Amino acid sequence: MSLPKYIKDFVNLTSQEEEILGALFHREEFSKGHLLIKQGKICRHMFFLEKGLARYYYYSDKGQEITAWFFGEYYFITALDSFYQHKPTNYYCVLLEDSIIYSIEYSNFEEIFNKSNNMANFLFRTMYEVSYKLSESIFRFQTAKEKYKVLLQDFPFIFQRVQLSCIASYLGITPETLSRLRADK
Amino acid sequence: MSLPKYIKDFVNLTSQEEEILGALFHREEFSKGHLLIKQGKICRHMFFLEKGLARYYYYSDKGQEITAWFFGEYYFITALDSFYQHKPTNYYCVLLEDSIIYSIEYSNFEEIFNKSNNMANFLFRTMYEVSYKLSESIFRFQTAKEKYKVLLQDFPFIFQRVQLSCIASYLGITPETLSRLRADK
DNA sequence: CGCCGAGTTGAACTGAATCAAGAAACGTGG
DNA sequence: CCACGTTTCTTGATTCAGTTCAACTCGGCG
Repeated sequence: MSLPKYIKDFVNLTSQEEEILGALFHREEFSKGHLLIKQGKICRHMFFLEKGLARYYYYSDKGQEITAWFFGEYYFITALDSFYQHKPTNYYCVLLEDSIIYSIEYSNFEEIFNKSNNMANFLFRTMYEVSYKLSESIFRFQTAKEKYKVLLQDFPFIFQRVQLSCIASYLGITPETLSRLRADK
Repeated sequence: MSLPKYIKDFVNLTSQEEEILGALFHREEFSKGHLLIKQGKICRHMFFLEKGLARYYYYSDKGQEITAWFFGEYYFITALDSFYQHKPTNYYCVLLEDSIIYSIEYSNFEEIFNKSNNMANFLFRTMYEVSYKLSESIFRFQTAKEKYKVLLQDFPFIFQRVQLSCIASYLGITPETLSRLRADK
């Protein structure tokens, strides 16, 4: 589903608004392995995933790769502090599959906000809700098994499409432990 | 610092916009222990903390009280999914100190979005950034000591103002472990 | 003065990490 | 299409951080 189509499922767009969307978002295909966001660089774009899968991750102080989240279809992706404050980000975002991506530059994104309350409101809700969900996925006080079960229940598609070491780094457990959990059941 | 004053530090407000703010936000004082958000109820307001401290928490499946975050001065607080989708929330939010709170009803909040791009943009940024930070405070792969140190460094005021059992439930460790960490250093 | 909740301390137990080695899956070139 | 090397996943043994449970200390307050 394309971006304008996706948005129209939630709010009515005037033809003028649709035109703005088409003009300011740039649709492109990227192949697996492409980096949307790079540590040390300023993230100047907001992305929307029409098709594909992305992994958002960073390196801990100890040099450990930690997966913050997986982004699937119809997610908006950006390194927000970098995007807004024009400063380098600490995150990476890599495509795990060949993907179709809409991207918009910072200044054009601002323009949408200024030109259409309608779309501003939609974007606000959508992106905030995503980041809210992200923040809820805090697995404090959960055992490895519990975290595993929650992920399996809420996002089963991740197990089909992502390699186990990434899932482990998302759950905050070692690949070995994840392997044992899978065997158990 | 009052809400209009706080906002004016970031964006210029027309006198008309200031009037809207004053008319739609309701300023009130509440005492320690007051519940802003209640599990099972629909959260119909967005709050802004002019002064005070709040704890946002929920109960796990195992009935364990888990602190998701502490909100200090100049934070916007709401149970977002509940606020937007008008469905009951799973969260509680309790005041840990006597507080001064601005609150706004859902429909009035929408009105701000529709009436002022300027404020919409500000609210978008502010609230998104807050929730973004929240989501970053995921302590995966960190030992108890590391988590403790991070909190101590980034939010020292919490240790002055919040009782230890709450801090432990935020860090995802038992009060006993927190006590031992404090003794260690 | 004695109660009560908050915080500390101690000892035993356990879930998950670590380290190490083996099996399976995958891809590339002959 | 098979052979080989590389990567991913599994399995096992050991170790340790943090939980649990229980007892004790401390300070505030009726």
